Amino acid sequence: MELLDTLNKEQRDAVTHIDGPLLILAGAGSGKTRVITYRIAYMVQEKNISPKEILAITFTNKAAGEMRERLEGLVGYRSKYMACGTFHSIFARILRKHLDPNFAIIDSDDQEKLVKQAMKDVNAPTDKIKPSMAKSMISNAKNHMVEPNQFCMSFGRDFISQHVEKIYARYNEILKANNAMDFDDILVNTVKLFEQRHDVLEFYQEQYKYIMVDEYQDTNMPQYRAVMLLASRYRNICVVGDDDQSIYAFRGANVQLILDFEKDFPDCCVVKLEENYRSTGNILKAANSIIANNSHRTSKALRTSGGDGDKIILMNADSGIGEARYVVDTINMLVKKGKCKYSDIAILYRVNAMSRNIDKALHNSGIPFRVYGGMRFFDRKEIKDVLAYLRLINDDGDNLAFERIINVPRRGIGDTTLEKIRLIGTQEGMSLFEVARNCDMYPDLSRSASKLAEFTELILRMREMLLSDTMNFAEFVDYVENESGIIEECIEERTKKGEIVDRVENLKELLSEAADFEKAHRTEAPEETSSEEGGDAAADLFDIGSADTTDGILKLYLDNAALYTEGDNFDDNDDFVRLMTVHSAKGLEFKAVFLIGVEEGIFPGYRSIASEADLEEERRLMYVAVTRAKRYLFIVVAQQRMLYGQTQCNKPSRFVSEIDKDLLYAMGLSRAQPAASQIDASRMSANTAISETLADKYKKSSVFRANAAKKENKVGLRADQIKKGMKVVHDRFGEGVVLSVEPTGGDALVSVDFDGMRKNLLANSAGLKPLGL
DNA sequence: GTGAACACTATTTTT
DNA sequence: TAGTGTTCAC
Repeated sequence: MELLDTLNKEQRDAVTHIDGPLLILAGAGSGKTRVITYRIAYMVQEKNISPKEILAITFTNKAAGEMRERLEGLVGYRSKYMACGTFHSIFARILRKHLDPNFAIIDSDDQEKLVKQAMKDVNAPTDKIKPSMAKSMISNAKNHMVEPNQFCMSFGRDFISQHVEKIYARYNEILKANNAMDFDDILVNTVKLFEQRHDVLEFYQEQYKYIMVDEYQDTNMPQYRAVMLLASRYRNICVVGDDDQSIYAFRGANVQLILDFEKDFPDCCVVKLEENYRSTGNILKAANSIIANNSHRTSKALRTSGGDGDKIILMNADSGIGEARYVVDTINMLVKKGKCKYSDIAILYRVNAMSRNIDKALHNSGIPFRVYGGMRFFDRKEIKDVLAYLRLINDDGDNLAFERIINVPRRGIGDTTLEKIRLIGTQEGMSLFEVARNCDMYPDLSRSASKLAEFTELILRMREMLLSDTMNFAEFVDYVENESGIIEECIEERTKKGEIVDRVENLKELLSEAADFEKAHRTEAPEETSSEEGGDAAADLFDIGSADTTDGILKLYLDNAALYTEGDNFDDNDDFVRLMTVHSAKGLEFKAVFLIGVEEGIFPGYRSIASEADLEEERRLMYVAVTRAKRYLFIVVAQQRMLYGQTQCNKPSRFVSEIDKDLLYAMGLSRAQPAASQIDASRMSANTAISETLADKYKKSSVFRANAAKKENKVGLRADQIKKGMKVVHDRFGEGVVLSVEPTGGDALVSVDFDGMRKNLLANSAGLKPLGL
């Protein structure tokens, strides 16, 4: 096979190892994507494996799309038969097929709203617990597959947990009442489905005899369990990842899972891809020396056969303004000398707020640029409002949609009326829309009856228009935008406030999205639906189907809208400089990278310096940042900068001092000693008071105390120290015997018998102590 | 029910 | 700084 000739030995090993478990540790820039796609091509072409038996799982839609595209180039039409998609999209389709075809998927924004609602319902102390905090605790519980009634048992019985337990239970009730799932539910419910329905699990085990998971270091518990279940029959599982690039622990990703893969499959084959084809020697050495400071990782080191290249430039700017000026000047120089195009250049930062100065400076200089990240397209208010209209038109039982738009645009229906409608709805077992539709029947609603009637008639009129099938999908969305008054409101807002973000533009963009979607999924001739029994399962899981009516297109669109978060196109070829956070730069590469704000308190962030684990994640983030650069790397620190409306004065990041001095060329202020704190003492002490305010605040916060308390509690046994049959003591439950230990990546679910009472506990947080101590 | 004035707070965010 | 949430007078 000639494909193999272009690969190095390790890559070839990975590509040709098809049967049995395989772990590919793919360092940054080691040709990972090529290995994955070639491997699939090898399976299909050389091993005659049917593409229908291959399941490839990624984390983003973009990655899935790219994989499919590259595969099409390699194996042609056969790539179409392969199931390739994100965890969420694949699992959602499985759930729709076997559990409920109609559940709604809510995004994290709606999730927070429902948590807020739940907090109200259970009278949670809103001054002590913030909705966002409750939300992340609930999400964390789901990520550990802990049910509401096990919450305190698993995470402790402190004040906050006791309330969150109730909030969690109520939140799940609300979801159920709305037939909705959040992102975590999609994963958890899939695991449950596999565990409870053996026939279903068996079906998919047989269907997908070959499984691949990309970015395995980013998997969380439910994802891991689902994959293990699927792979347990044929054991042809290949996971690809890099523990050094795990930067999503804060979202539930568990590095331990990739570190433990060899324990899960003792007979697995491990291939390390350490040859880097991306960066110069100096950049790689810097990356290696930074990441070497992490203790919790598999040992590997990137190497290159290329030359050292230029030194890394460390610029010490006087201020945030100076930093921006330096970046602008250097970009101009690079482009003028013909070393780079604008599109070769990226400016990376730890926090979005850091883009401000640079944004301004680039704007004034006339350098073309684009800022990525921040508010995503489908998260924008006006877009979500239009989608809510579409949802309500499609299904008037969608209470969440109703609540969102009942007063958008303003039509004089406020909280009081809505509360009354809710009450009647619960009493009569009717949807909010139905109550509004029949508002004449309820004296409580008499005051706003005319307004409610107007609204429900608007929705019904729109539905009639939809069903008449006289408009194509984009036309219909346009009609809804206009008829609802959303466009009008946005135009008014724009003229009134001169808004920076152009909402009207976004609404237009939605129309072109709609048109694209329709083009891809409209069939002219009426056809039988693809979800018929015995349909092609492989195709089912990635092909969202098609329809021949506008109504049908709308349904497909809504089914997928929550999981489809494209809108920002990273891969357009226009010539501009890219600005983004280090997180969003993962997986990308640039000829020249400016890494700005590499200062203590920012990178690593002030909230990360308290714990070793958080600090290691920051360091991995730094590693990711450095390895984005192919040829030129500029690290910029400022002695003083304005952030969050306050002037702060930070020391250069410890990560800078972890780079061998020989690799750096320091310039700007205090060029002699780059990483050390060269700032004169008086100025330092005068300014630290200011710069430490956020950090101080954080140290006083309940979150910090909770974290600290948790660390204190670690006096108990760790997951790996607990064994079946062991006698243990629990603070509340007393003495018990360990019945079983189920490892769950870094932690373990331990079942303990406390004198006849059986409890499931999370090992690391339960604080179990060996008996006799 | 609305909107203006005020208070608060601020990593990262694949789905 | 800036964006969002809350409060209160109309």
